[in-house]
Amino acid sequence: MPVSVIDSPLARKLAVFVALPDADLAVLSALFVRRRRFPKGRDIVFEGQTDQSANVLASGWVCSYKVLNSGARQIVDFQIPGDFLGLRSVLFRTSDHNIEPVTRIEASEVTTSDLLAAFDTNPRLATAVLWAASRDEAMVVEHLVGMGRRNATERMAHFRLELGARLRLVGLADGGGYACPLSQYMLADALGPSAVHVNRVLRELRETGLCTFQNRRVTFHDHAALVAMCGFDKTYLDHDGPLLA
Amino acid sequence: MPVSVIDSPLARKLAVFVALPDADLAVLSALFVRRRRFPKGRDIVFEGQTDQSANVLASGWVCSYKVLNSGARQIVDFQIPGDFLGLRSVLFRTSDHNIEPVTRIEASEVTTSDLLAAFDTNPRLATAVLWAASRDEAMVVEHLVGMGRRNATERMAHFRLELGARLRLVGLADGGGYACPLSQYMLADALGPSAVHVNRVLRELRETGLCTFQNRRVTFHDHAALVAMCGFDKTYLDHDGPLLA
DNA sequence: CGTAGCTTTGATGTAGGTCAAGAAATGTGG
DNA sequence: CCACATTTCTTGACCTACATCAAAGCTACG
Repeated sequence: MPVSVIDSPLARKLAVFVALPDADLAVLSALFVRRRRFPKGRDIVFEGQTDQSANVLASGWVCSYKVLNSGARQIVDFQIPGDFLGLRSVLFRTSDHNIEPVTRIEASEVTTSDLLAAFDTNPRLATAVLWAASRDEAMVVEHLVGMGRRNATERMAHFRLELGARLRLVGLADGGGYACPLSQYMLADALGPSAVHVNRVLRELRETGLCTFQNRRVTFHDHAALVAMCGFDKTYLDHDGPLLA
Repeated sequence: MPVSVIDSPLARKLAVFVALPDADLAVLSALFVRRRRFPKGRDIVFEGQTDQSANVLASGWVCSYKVLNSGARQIVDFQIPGDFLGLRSVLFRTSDHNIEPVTRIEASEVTTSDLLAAFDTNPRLATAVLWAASRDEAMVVEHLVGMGRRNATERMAHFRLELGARLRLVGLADGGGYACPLSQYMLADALGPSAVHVNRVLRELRETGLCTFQNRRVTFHDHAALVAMCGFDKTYLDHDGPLLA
């Protein structure tokens, strides 16, 4: 088996939750055959669209968002390598959100029927994917809690820590920081405040020496203080090791 | 087959999405044997708890919430008859939220293994339950969007319309309104504003003749105007008829 | 029939929004 | 590799939606 399969971002992420034997990993890699590239900025899924195959992101970042009739947009979540795109919408007739590549991306497609067939033969894979879906939902819940009960600074801190933890799982960050392609406008659309206020929040975090964002790179200068300030608890992201041995 | 089975809130709700033959309905009713009552106000699930069987609510209302270390609490969603409790947490080692009965409730338990076994024999049931889970997530997403991009009045309007639509699906509301056991404190914990501000929002809705909340009953006086005011689109709740024939 | 939890209202404070405008970075074609 | 266009960042001045504090009237139920 090629190293690249075992070492794909998806496999890495799932392995944290379910110990997957090589046979399962082989099935997993065979699932995602058709790999496509998409340019930055042009939506690849629209709200109301009705195709619905699932995709896994291989490289780059995307965001999932909704637009109100007022024109305001809310980014629900960002997806990074190893994340599913539109997994939740698979059972729906239509997608309930838009998906926009934040950077140039590569994504691998899998049809719903292939996925369900793989679940039949490799039940452990089904468990792993369902776990991934539950984790996605847990992230949305945590985001909702932040919108309701944290101020803009705490939300920013929490957001950066969460992304850092997620990127580490797929090998795209170390403890010190990570490359982050998001503009302040995108942060604003995701976290609620205006872009102007995002800027003020970033300055505050910089001036208090907690973390900086320069040259498209997030750097943690006092990780522990940041965690304490926003009450970040990463349990919902990795559950501290494989649940199924 | 007893009428009560086909007419249970869960069966009613699922039927909107997937046409379930009597055989599936029979399996469904056989799943939920152990029915228990719980008093209002005392939590039945705690964040961090590790049992995780799934439950379906038979009567009454509950809320799912998280508490920050600051002490603030955010209600993520309310569950009404026919809704699953903690379905998402089934795959997790621990529950990531608390569940509190808003009224006295009755709930039926199903073990994870029984549920998965039923899916093997009745795949259509699995589809229906996965749909229910996706719908739950879509509601959380819509809640998140509202927190980020709607003001307090629009959120209240949207919340009431959503609950009205959900209650209609299980036969607990007509077009004119519904019985609602929530205090203004609970509305505040769910929608974000302070309880004092919730009161002012309610007054505004009353004085503009859109809808009222008296004697624990929500009444719509101008449903169309309310829908227009908050941009409510119920697609994510019922998808206008069964997806699978 | 008291008391604890709800609801309602006024007065005042603040986080974050909006508007405006210049500086820096980034991308693009020649 | 430069000139120009476009996006992104930064900061100041001012404003609004909502928070907080305080207090009085409900209402429900043990």
